[in-house]
Amino acid sequence: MITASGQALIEIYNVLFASFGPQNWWPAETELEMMVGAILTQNTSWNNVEKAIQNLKERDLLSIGDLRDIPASILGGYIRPAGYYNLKVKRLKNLIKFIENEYDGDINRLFSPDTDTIRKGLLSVKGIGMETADSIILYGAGRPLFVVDTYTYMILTRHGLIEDEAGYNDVQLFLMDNLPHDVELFKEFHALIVKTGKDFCRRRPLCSKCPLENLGSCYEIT
DNA sequence: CACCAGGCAAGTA
DNA sequence: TACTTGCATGGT
Repeated sequence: MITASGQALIEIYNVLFASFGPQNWWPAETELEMMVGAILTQNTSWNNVEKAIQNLKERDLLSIGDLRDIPASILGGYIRPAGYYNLKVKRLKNLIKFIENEYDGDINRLFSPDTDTIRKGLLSVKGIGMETADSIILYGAGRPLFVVDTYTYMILTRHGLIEDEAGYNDVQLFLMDNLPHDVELFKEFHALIVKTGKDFCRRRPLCSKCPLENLGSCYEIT
């Protein structure tokens, strides 16, 4: 049973996919690299995160043991291009500590329980909020959970699909209730939303060039 | 030059 | 509960 909202969402997805094609998210070679990137990209452009990841890769530090043992000050130097580096060193260490303490440092074990259990665990880590946790669950663990971000909220409100007052969980529930729980769909949709938001929602003159403009459901920005 | 990026936690009232 | 503020580098 496809709802009217579901049809509207699929329409948006089809337009975005036709316009921009597959975004190939998440760009990471391992699950650990994916999780590290998820923390580093918090309120930070991916371009800056790439530099930080590259620094870690060059030194072969992308393992649980190495990230556990490396002194915070040294790690801070390597991830510095990603910004907030003092904060993010702690967040990375918190995540590593969590995986070691709760899952014996085994990411496969971290990703084994049901989705809700994984989410609760990740959210218990200081520095991992809902978007970061859900990103790890979708792109890392490969579970069908829609990742919500500011652009998701922006696009869905502007097309009249959700209320302005909707919070993270409201938006996520709306998407989960109206779309098939398909991992590849969720991965691609979120990535396309972020690309669209970055390119067209930031400034008003660009909005008229947004491919979603042709749907006719987009509100005018005053 | 100003503005903002693939957020989050802690503080205030 | 509902706002506000600190965190920081690098691209446009």
